[in-house]
Amino acid sequence: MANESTFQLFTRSAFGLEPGCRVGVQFKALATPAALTRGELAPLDQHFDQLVFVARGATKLAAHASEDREQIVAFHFGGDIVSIPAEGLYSYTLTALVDTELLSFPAREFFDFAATEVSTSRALMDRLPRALHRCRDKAVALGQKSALERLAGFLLAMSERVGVTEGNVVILELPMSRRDIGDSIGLTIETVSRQLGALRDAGFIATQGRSRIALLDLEALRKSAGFAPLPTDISPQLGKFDLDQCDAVQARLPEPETGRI
Amino acid sequence: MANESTFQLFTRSAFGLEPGCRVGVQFKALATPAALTRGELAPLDQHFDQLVFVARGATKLAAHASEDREQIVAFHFGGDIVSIPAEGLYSYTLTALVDTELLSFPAREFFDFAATEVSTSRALMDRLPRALHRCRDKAVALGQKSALERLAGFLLAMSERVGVTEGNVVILELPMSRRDIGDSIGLTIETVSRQLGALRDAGFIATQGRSRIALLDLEALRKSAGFAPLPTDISPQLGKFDLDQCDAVQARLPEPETGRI
DNA sequence: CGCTTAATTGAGAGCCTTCAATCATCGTGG
DNA sequence: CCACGATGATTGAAGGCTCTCAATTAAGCG
Repeated sequence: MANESTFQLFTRSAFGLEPGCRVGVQFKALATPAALTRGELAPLDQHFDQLVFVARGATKLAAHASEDREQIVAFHFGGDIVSIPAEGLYSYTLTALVDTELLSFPAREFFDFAATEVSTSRALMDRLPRALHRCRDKAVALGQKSALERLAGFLLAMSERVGVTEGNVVILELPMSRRDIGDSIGLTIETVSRQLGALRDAGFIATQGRSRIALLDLEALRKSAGFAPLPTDISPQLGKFDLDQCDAVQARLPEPETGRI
Repeated sequence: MANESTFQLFTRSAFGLEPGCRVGVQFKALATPAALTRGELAPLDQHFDQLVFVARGATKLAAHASEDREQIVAFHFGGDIVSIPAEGLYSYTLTALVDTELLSFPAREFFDFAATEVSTSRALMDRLPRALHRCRDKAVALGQKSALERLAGFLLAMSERVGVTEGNVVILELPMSRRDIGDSIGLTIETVSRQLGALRDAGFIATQGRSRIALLDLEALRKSAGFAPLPTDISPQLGKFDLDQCDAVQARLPEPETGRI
């Protein structure tokens, strides 16, 4: 049964737990599974915070600033845990970019159980700050960077998440539209398109169809993104997945690794 | 001794712990106290994530995007816990806005200990998501809002933090400069000044000297900030302090409460 | 193959920034 | 207590970057 395997993905890949253990059983009682098709909204209760585990697929978390302004706050892929606030200043929606399976939890009860177990607590204390730091990086981009810098940063961040390295280049198969990209980095679709053209004209990327982009020169993209040169000393690389890992503008750019642990 | 009282503030107000308890003792061994004067940088080791408890005073956490671009990611006041990332895409600095006392911890070890105690785990699972959600609200403002909206949102957020209600108006005694405000909401000091003038001309605020601002019409400011009208149903108000509570653009605007628990 | 939707491209407008000068504030020293 | 100087804030004018509006082109699907 799909729900069963989804739940096992959750306990094991997210927390390294056996599904049958105590908190595993407690979590299972809280979990609401959902299978979404491309474009579908996750059913959320706006009255309280929620935690959503994305088992398979890809999603966007969007805040609605007004009728016609939305800010995509993070993209998520399989293995991510999303923290979704209750309706506050803005209302948030989680939308599937492709067919997606997920598990929803009410945050309060989830944390109540999680706090009783050292391993889950510790795992959350890894993921939550990481999500926060990614959100900060995004805020820096939105607050300080030009259109070109944001787009280059976005592409580099995506290369970390969904990039496939083929020889010297990284191939991206983006599940999101230009509008989604624009809503994520605070630009209009036209500006996204123009800056994409600029990067293409510069020879840094190549495009193919609507969703395939090849990154031809990562170092040039790093410069375009306005990132300082790589730090001289080797900072420890934590390869693990994270809450909201994909906060759009974020790229560590180590030697391109295969990825996911 | 100052350090002793600072530490008690930490254990008690942040976590509701007695200083002598097991984790209390463990935390104490990790803690590095510091007393900063206005303008001084907190001594931070950029090689690993840190957690800083602001016991007294006010600080700004800034990311340095380049030589002359910095984004203030959050302001903090007494009782706040700040999560500071190791150097990644950007380097971060924590600066005292006024004379400030704080306690620094290496994040990893702190979390290792915290995870072993249910109450501290649970407290962090309140604070961390809250900080994340505030950062998201900030990202929305930076990505989608106009200068006027951002400034109005900033003032409303500050009213929640340092506002003193006097009859119908809220008085702000801002500890940060115009530059800090601009760096926080992604504008230049000139634009901040101009929009402040616009709000003054509209009669929504009044200014006095460099740092005192009176909010004369909260509802008008809410409109100026581009916030939707208050939600119809009463969502539960959690009055507790939070990690990075002051993520600049954020305002819940309940009945103006005296504040701090 | 044709249609619908998404993406690209162009021209003009608007908002914020940049550059520059003036003014105000506040701390300091007389 | 006041005058002064330094720093911060305000105000003005010009320019640039991104948005808006519009038209065209391309992509993907039936």
